[in-house]
Amino acid sequence: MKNAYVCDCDVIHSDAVSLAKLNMPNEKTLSDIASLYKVLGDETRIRIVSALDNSSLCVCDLASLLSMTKSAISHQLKILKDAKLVKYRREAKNVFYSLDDDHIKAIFELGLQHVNERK
Amino acid sequence: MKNAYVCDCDVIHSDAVSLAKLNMPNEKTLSDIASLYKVLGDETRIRIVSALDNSSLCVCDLASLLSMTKSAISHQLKILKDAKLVKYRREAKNVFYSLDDDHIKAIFELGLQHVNERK
DNA sequence: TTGACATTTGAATACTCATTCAATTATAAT
DNA sequence: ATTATAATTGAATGAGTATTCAAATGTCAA
Repeated sequence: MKNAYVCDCDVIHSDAVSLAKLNMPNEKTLSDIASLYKVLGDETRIRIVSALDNSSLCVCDLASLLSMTKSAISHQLKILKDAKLVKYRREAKNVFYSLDDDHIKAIFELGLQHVNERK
Repeated sequence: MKNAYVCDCDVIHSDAVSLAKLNMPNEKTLSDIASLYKVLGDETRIRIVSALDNSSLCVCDLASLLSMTKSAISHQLKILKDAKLVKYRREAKNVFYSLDDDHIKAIFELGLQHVNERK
């Protein structure tokens, strides 16, 4: 049995590497996770998600709340929508957005919890 | 009491907006959450986190496992380190990296669970 | 000290992407 | 039909960033 801390790099620490490789999800899955977090890794989009955490809001509500143009909000909502993180419902002239499911709520709140524990 | 679905945008749906504003975390917190997810929102860094989910690995292990240059890995490890998502320990010529705490494990695994449920 | 290997660092390049601006579509009222 | 408001869309711009390449640093063995 090899020492778990040995790694001379030309003879890579193959035990740990192959164990890691064995336990890692496939590339498609990892790519999907990265995409998910990429969508959440933008201040505007996180603010939108946070705003929708309690209420269902229309584009102009969000624009007013976040002090941004409707266009900018709409562009970001499209990204959130394509990632299936928000859903929408047209009500007369307005389009109301809300979080797609409780899963995204949980992810947002875990992130919140994480940063709050570091103060 | 105003209809919760009304929003004519020049007279913004103020009830829902102020409720949302009241419940939202402060800007600094939201910015921190976005930063956290921005770090995780990169395929290379997610692959690193995934590799470190089980084992503690050195730079050359990761370079071999992910088929990338040591330099590229090192650059990304610095970002993960600055975000306090990984910690390191020097062992002779090697530097071994591992996840900083169980919290980051939980965040990674929640993301994994989320994408797996969408197949 | 010198040489060998692991890692880090900085600058440069190429690429991605958020916002703005202008134009278009959707819906309802007159 | 026409007007007005809400929302979407596409192109352009500017800012941010992942990787590469070359050089430097850190550690140990001879």
